[in-house]
Amino acid sequence: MHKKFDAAAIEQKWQQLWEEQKLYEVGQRDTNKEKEYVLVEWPYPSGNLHIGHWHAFAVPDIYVRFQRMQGKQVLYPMGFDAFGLPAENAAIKRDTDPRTWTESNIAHMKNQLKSMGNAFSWDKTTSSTDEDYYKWTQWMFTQFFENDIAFRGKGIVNWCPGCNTVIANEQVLADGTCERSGDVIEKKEMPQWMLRITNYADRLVDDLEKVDWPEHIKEAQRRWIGRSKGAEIDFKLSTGDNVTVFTTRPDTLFGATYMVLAPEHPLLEKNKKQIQNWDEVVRYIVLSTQKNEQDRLDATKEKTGVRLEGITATNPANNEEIPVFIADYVLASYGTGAIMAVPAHDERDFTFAQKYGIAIKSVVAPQKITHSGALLEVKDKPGTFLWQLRDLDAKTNSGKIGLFGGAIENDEDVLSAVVREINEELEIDLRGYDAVGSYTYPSVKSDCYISATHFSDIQSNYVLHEGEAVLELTIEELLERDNLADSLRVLLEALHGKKAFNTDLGVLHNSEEFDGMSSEDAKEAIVKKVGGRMTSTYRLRDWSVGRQRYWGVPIPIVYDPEGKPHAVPKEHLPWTLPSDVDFKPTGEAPLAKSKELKERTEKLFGAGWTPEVETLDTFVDSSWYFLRYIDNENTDALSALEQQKKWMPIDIYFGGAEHTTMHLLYSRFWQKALFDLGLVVDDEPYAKRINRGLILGPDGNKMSKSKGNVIDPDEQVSRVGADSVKMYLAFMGPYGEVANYPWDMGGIAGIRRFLERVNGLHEHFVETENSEVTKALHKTILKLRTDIRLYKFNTAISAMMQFVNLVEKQGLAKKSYEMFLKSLAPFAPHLTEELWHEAGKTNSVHLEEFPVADPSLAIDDVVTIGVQVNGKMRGAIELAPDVSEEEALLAAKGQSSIQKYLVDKNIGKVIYVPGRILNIITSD
RNA sequence: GCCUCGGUGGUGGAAUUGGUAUACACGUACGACUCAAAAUCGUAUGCCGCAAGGCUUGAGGGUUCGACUCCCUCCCGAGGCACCA
Repeated sequence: MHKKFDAAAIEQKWQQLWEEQKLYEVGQRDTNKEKEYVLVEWPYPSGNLHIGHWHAFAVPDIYVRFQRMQGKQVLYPMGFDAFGLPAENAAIKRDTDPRTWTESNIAHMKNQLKSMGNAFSWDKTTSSTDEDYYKWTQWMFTQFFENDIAFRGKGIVNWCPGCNTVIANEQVLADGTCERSGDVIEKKEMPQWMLRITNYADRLVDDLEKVDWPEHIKEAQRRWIGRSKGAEIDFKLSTGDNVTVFTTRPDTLFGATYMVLAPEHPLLEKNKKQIQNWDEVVRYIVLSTQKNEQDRLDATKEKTGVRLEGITATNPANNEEIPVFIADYVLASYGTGAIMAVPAHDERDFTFAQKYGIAIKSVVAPQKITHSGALLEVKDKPGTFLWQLRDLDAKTNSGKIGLFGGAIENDEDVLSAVVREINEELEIDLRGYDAVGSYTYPSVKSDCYISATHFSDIQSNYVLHEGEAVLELTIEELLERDNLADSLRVLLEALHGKKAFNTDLGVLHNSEEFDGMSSEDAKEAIVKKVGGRMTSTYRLRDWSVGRQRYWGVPIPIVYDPEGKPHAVPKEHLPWTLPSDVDFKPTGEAPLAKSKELKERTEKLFGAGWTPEVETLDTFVDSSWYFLRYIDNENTDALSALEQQKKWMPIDIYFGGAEHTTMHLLYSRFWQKALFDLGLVVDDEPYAKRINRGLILGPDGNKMSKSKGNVIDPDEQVSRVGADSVKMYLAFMGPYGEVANYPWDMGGIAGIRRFLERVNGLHEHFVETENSEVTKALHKTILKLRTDIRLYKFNTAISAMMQFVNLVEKQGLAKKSYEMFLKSLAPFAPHLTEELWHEAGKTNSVHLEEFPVADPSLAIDDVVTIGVQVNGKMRGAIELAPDVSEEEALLAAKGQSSIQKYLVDKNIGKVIYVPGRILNIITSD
């Protein structure tokens, strides 16, 4: 038995040598090589590496090393996103300053990162807190300011009482709490530095087409931006004012029977003399602004509102006079803060109209009702049935479910004709089937369609045919039955006025000259008639970037004595963060207390000038770090265009799912803004993105100190070594899926065991190896090459395990051993380097070319294929992959296990897929 | 409610993209070595059955010679959005 390898000794030795040899420094771009820019999210220097960092950095390193061994020049940089609240809070707790705390953390974490043994491009590192980094953050901000991308806005902002600062919309979680501190966010009105991300909304949506990202990330960004295409339409008030509304359904304009303004709408104050119930209106406005802070998120609350007495609006489509309300279900911050309400075709408008007795006027008839259902007879109208049909493709017997059968009003002849027709088509008797509930008609072969519009006057009891039983039920009783198909329930509710609105597109009626037109066509036609404008509106809000905290990039703005903001000119950048500040959070910006900052401002700009005292959101810092990496020593530009041309775009960006609608959206916006200013070469930074999942504790829960299930990577490394930790994380599952994997102590032991066996492979050397071994090696190499490119490191590792299992039994030649070491090198860089040298090599294994498989050696000369009889697996035969059908059939017949299924049978048809399957179909 | 993914042994997960389902690893059981334990090695391990054989990829149906894979309906889970007009 060979000696166990000493992971700690090997790893330390090689890490040191690699660093001395500058093995992983990239230096200047070498255009003889293809480039590969691999990006991972730079960490916040919180003090200690956790297992998530390993998952984030060590696993992609496999891909990085593979690409290097393919001869590519790979940039794999690492840096620190070091501004932010935790440093400030820690500094307060320890009575030190954030810079000291941050820098000592960076020093410590750099060592921990180096213990991973990754091929990081340390010569390209940067940190957001370096002055030569944030100088450029500030300069870009001044460029944005001068080009009206950054502006001093005002409005309602999110105030986090825990962080004592304003935060952006993206940083507020769905439950209304802060993503960082967990505190409940308060709404405050205060002036804010904003970035006009909303100007880029269309491009942020449309350019998603250009990038190779998983659909779920794209979709999350689209939904976050929330583009709605619709129209703006002007309504005239009786006071003479115009109110513009936004609607996505201009086709329903003839059904707009009232109008609603948001309680914050500016026209209210302007028209208060004409509003006869002004006191009541004011009370409602006050109430709703208070309510907004707590109940805005509650979608289920009852709708409230107040009618504006004395004011009416005119529906521009038919010139009808309609009432005007204020209601807090209309948000001031979305669209135009005013809506046309169409109760017949919108759920919210419908419930509001019912409550306040407003007319409900249908203008769009549904074309089809897409529900599954049942057979029901209408009591007062014998022979009148509701039934369900499926709209199926006659050929494939699959397709859309749809088309509701209609009631035939008391006309025996028509009814029986239709039923007959249907029965013939369906080849079943509809009446024979148990009634309410869904039923799949197996032999449907045609598409049937009967309009459902006859239903409007059904107000009756129903006769339910349930097997043999015939029951008479009221609508209420029917709706209570739990075997009623959901879709039929919806229809019945609509028929009985329980829910008499319909939001589907359809065909117009009650709409004068547009009657009979489809919703799609009517949208533009009606907008044109009333002089409206087709437009889009967005959910996305401008990005608020000012923070009332200390440890961040000072906003490089100074105010003249009139209070007008000016950008700090380039020659005064970096506009340094003053140190003479008590930064304990009070809600007031700490920089306001800096004497030095104040004096600096007056000295440079003149008496009466004052500095901006807010700092930038740290998401600003991380919006461009990948540009700095590639040109990290440039003193003339944030990142030279010629360097960008050599390295951008980022070929693959590995990161966490939590950044989907924050960092990933912000940095795309930032890139586009820079692109418009000619500062970058492309307007999308990330060609490809992979979100990874989470590593859970051994108990399957999210790791947390309170649960006591935290895995400390340093501890694991000292137990089994860095190679084992890295490989285990890669082995848990495919990397490119947002799946969460529990840490398994047994699992990591299995990986270490595998490496131990690799370490002992020299005991299995043979002069001439079995051809099966050679073949297995080449097949393994082929699989590694495809799997690594698809980030399927788990199956790549399993292929190598299978190879080791085989050669332990059969032995391998030294040449194959060396090829295998090279194949394993990206996964276990330390051990393979050690074994490589033990095998007598003097260069680094990591400078070797990744093995290339010889396809002719990877082909099997004998394969085992399955043999089926009538589609059932009955045995297997071994034969050459290219034998003829006749030979294969002969071999199959020769096997007794298969023979017995063929006794007394004629062979009708044989399906033979060489190398795959033989299927024998008997003809009797 | 809407959108996007998923659902395969006791567990993490494989499956050449329609062709022998459960690779690899963990776990478990038994055995070997050991005074003993750990470690290591060997054998077995989807389920039912003594066996022959039968069943099995969330449930049901369809297409196909053949379905984890494609189509339809339903159920369950994760993530995102949600009074967004």
